[in-house]
Parts: sequence; C-alpha cells; structure tokens
Amino acid sequence: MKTFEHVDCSKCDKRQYSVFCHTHGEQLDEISNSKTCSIYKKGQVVFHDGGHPFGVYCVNKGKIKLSIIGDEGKEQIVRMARDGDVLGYRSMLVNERYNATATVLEDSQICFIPREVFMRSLKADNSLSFEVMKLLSNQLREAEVKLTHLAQKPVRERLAETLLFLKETYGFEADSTFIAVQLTREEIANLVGTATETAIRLLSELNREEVIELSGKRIAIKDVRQLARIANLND
Amino acid sequence: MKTFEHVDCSKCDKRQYSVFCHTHGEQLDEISNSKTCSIYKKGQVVFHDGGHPFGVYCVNKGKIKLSIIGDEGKEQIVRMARDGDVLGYRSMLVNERYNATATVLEDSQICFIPREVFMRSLKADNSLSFEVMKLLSNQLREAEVKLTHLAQKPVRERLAETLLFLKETYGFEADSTFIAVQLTREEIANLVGTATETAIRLLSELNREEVIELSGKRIAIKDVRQLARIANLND
DNA sequence: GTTGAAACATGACTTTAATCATGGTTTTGA
DNA sequence: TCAAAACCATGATTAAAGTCATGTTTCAAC
Repeated sequence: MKTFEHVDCSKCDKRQYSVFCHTHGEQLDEISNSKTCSIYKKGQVVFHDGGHPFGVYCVNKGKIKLSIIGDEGKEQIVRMARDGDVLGYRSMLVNERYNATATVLEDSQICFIPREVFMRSLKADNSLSFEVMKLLSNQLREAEVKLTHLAQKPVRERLAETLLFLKETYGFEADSTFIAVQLTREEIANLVGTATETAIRLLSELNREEVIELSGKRIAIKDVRQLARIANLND
Repeated sequence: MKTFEHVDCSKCDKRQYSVFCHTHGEQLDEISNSKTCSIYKKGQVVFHDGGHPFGVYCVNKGKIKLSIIGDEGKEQIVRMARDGDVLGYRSMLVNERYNATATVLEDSQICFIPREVFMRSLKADNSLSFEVMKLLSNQLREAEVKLTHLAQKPVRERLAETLLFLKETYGFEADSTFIAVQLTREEIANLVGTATETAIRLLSELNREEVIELSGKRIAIKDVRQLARIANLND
C-alpha cells in the first residue's frame, strides 16, 4: 500500500458530492494537511470487521464493497462505495469497532483523515454534522427498504433491482451499456442475498431473455425498461 | 386524539435515555414550551408513509411499530419504539416525506415538537447533533445486521432472535416472564419477515418444546438460554 | 505456454417455507 | 349478549430456492 501523490481537498472535484461539500477554509485546510493518501490494490482490505477505527476513509477514486460475514462464514454485502464516499465514520461516531469489512474491488485511491481531525471538524462545523446526519439518514432508509425487499420479494426481482442499483451507482463503461463494475457471481449473490448458483442461473435466464448480455464478468443492460419491470419497483 | 396534561421536559424521567439527554437550559425550555402532548389510542397512526413531516414525535410512554408496506400490500415492521424514543426526525433531516408508518400498539402518550424548534436546537446545540448521529448510527448498524440475518438465517432462528429482541426492548410484565408487549401473530411474522402461518407454526413448536409459553397474545420466555441457543447469535 | 486454482455453468435432488384450505377461538362493537 | 370479524391453529400441497455433484471455462502465476 504505497502512498500516492497528495490530493489537495480544496482542489478535489469529488468533494462537492461528499459530506465535505460545505467544508471550507481553515477546516478544509486542516483536513487536507493532516490526511494521507494511499493506493489500494484490487482485493485489499481498507478496514476489517472488529478492528478499531482511527479515522475516516474518503474515497478519491475507487469501487469498494462493505460486507458483513454471517454465522456460516457467508458474506453479505451491505453497501457499495464509490468516488466521494466516506467510510468508517459510523463506527467512529459511536466509538465502537468496525462491524463490516471494506474491500476494494479495483485499484483505488483513498485518503485517510485522522480521528481527531475529523471529530474536531465535526464539532467546529455544524454544517458537516448536518451532512453526516443526512448521509446516515439516507443510508438508513436504503437499508430499511432493502430489508423489506429481502423479506418480501423473490430472488429474480431482487437480482433485477440489484443490477439497476449497480448501474445507478457506477454507471456504464464509456460508450456502452456494460455496467462499470466487475463482480464475481458470488459477490452478486451476496449483494442480492441468495445462493451463488441461483444468481448464476437467473443471470443466464435474463441473458437468454435478452434483457442483459453477459461477457465474462461484464454485464450489459440491453433492455432497461424490461429490467425495471422485472424488478417490479412500485414501492 | 385528545391532548393530555403537558409534560415538562426538564422533569421527564425518560429524557436521560433519549437524544435530548444533554439538552438543557434555554433549548430545553423552548422545546418544552412549544411542544404539544397527546394521547394516542391503540391502533392509531402517528404518521403515515408518504406524509409530510412537520416536526418530531417524542414517545413519553408507549409502544409503537414502524412499518413499510411492500408491493403486495404486505407489512414489514422495520423498527419498534418505546419510552424515550424519538420518531420522524429522519425524514425531517433530509426534508423528505415519511417512508414508514408509525402505529401505536397500545394507548400511548406522545409529545410533538415542531420542526423549527427542533431544527433550531439542532443548530444551536452541537451535542444534540451528536446524539442524533449516534442514534442514526446505531439504527443503521441494527438494520444492516438484520439484513444479513434475513438473508442468511432460517425462519426459526430469526423468530427466536425476534422474541429476544422484544424482551430486550420492552422487558417483562411485572413479576413474570411474559414479554411486555402484545402483538398479533401476523405482526410477529411481519417483524421476522415470514408468512403468518409459518410464525404461528414455529411459535407452537417452541411452545411444545417448552422454550416459551403461549397465553393468547402473551408470550412468556421459559428458557432464555435455550432460546438464545436457537437464535444462534454468534456474529 | 503450462498448469493449478478460482470462477462459471447446469443438472438433479432436497429442503424450506409459502400458499391454500378449513375449522376453531377470541375479540369487538352494535 | 350475540353476531360478525379478526385472529389463531393445523393439515395438505405447491413452489421456490438451496444444496450437492460434476464438468467447463477463465485467469493468474510460474
């Protein structure tokens, strides 16, 4: 994990989409000066479930999965992060150990802001607190909706929904309808909440129905409307 | 819904367990003076999914379910509230409509704090922001754990876990091991995330195994250790 | 390039839990 | 207090998805 060229927060174009969108002046300078910027290789872990939080991670560029390992060692992916997302602040706020593991899905650049600096900013700058509250609120809503779907919708609908979610989160590759993130079938299953074989089978099915197109790990959405219909998103 | 005798926040013994635990002086007085206290009868709705939030609700005394109605009209209970809990603040923070319905499970006393007053306190009193962040953080963690269990654990385990959760949340009736909340079998099913018949069947099973005891809607826990073992809470 | 491991794919079978159906039991309100 | 409605219970059946087994493909390291 080698350090990469320092990114000046005030010049970071991802900031406007992050919780730091209203942070400026002194606060921003302090954050910028105290942080360290690192490169994580595909598969590397940013933080481990059970570990102690010493600061927050700000994704400058990258794709990251947050997962919880259940009883039988099965992974459940609870969130997907992208450029501008801040990770690890939840555990820090409540002063607990991490209860999820963050793993990078492709080479990523991530800045680390030390605990004290972040907490100081939080105390000094009320708008930052507000942004954090908003972020938490949105994530809570998403989690509760996901919970409901997990309890009530069949796997096929949830898979379709997951594909649309991945499209919304990471967009398409340049000039194509291939979703700009590559996950193993197992990871897709762990995001949907189903068995790997079931996910594989249903992906093949959607492929046969020409709703999607499979090319190795890459997935293209050929018929968004039909996929949305399958996802059955009325609520 | 008639108003009940005004409760002075500074004298409310539930406050220490709420997000207002550090609120005092001017702020607390303003909240106390501007709020209205009401009695809700069993079955009454505090707020509806889709409605506009005009303030936050603080449970002085009561038991409340928060639920989302899914596609096929099936209810999913996403949270249970008790004395000292604050409801409806999430939607207010992000300035969105409610996306859950709050229904009282037994006659309850609930105070309503107008939007502006709450927001003003939030801006003036940083420790309140912190408490709200902590609350959101905890609820998010709980939701993500529940998500994982829903995806990975069999119904029987989840039912056992739910019973333990209800016990933790509401405690026992005086001098007994009957859980101090009465839910219909359907509500239990909607909390567990299963079909009503399945919940009924498994409750009968636990009853036969003498882990619990059923008396109408009342449920006694006869063997907590065994119930915990069935819940299989290792993660 | 070769080879071993990981990932993907598919069929067969099993298990779990949902659905359907029916009858009994509370609860509630006129 | 009595009737209707809501709720509870259980059996039978079906459907959905998980598991097991096996073979193929892809990928990465040597």
